[in-house]
Amino acid sequence: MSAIGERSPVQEPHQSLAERLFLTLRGEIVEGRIAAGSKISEPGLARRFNASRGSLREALMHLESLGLLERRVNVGARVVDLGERGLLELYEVREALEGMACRLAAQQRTEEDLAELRQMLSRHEQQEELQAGKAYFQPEGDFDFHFRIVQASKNALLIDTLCNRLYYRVRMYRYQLGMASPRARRAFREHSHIIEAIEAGDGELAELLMRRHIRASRQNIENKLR
Amino acid sequence: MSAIGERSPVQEPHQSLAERLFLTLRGEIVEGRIAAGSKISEPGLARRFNASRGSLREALMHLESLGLLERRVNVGARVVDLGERGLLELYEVREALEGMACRLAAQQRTEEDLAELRQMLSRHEQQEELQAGKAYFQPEGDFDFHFRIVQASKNALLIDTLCNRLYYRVRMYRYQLGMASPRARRAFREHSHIIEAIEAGDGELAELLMRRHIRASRQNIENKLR
DNA sequence: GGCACCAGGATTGTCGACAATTACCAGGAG
DNA sequence: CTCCTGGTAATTGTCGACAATCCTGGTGCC
Repeated sequence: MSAIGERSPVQEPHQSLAERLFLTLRGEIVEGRIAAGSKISEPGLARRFNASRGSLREALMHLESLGLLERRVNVGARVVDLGERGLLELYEVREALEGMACRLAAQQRTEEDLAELRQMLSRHEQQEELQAGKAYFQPEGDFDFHFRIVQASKNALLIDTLCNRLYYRVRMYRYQLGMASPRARRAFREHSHIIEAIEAGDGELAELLMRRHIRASRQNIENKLR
Repeated sequence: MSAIGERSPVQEPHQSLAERLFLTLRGEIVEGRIAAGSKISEPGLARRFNASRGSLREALMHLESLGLLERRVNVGARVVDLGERGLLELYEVREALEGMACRLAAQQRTEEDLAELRQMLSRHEQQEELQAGKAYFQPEGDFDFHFRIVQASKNALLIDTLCNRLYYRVRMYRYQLGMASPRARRAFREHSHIIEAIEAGDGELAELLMRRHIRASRQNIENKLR
């Protein structure tokens, strides 16, 4: 249950080939180097990585369990292509889960978590003033925020579901749609208020604010798609 | 993304061996025939089912993605054994997701869904009066209710997450702890009120009631564990 | 007695090959 | 021209074997 945002930047030495294939392919799919909706050729990819089809299939199954691939028996695997509907569904689930994460983070907060959250926020503030609010919604800023909040919930299942199962799809969509949100300054204020509520230990308010925050983000995307 | 509660009782004819192994093993793990925490022997199980280790490994990976198995590289797979902490985490996530499912079900309800829900409820009422309230919380009654609600949300990601990824773990715990809740009659009333809120199209109330319902169920388990 | 070390055995990771199924394309009938 | 049909090629599902790694039990040393 290894979350994506762990501290150690070193790679585990005991890593299976299938796992390395999985990580590589996940990156290529998320960043769009392998197009959404395109068919996956097992023999082709196996040749490309000088790996056996068995190891590659293991990686593909892992990708399927993340919801990045769709496999059908005797037919093969395709990169998922959910469309507008799937994106909105994703945000509805995020609203529920990250709302709960905020509530739990407020209840279970430690001084250590709070210090990290405050530090992150001030780092974002500098970055935001530098870049005049257009880059805030890129992975460094926004994902960092949501990751940290979710980690602070201390609920392993919640962390796994959001960070491993859902966020890669979100990132895939952002690459696909070329997100550069105009909500940067407002989003930063919302983040700030959420952290204040967590500091105050007000789980109910923290949940409410996070849900509103994600709903606003969803509506922003909804408008953009018309 | 095939949910568990689909209509057709017939088995798909084009089903891979790995998938059959997966279904069989899932059943045995959920029902406790393969003990929680026990180690999985790939060669042993492969011999038992007259299958190759490759096909079996595919089934094991699928089980891992459901959170029923934990695999470590070069070591092997063990049946998950989360303990009290994991069970409570499970209920926190359910509270968030099923609450959202209720909200969506109330917003997107169709006359067809409502008819099915009402019919299910009256069926449960008869059954409840027959069995004097001790069997209601068994899979037939309770799971049926939660399944139907989630289906009615029409959110495929939500349906998949709850029905495929979380419910099997819940069922596993129930078998493990031998659940026969004393909350039967009260739970039935709560179910009834939730459906009323959905009928009325009041998503906010439906969500609130469902969250309360699951929290009560969680506290009931919490008490039982002390 | 306790701890480090070292085979032996078993298990896992990886590979290439075969069988079964599907997709593709050409040809003919309506 | 469209639709159906048949055959071929490619892809997927399944299998057994080999190499790398880990667990177990026993031995020797402190």
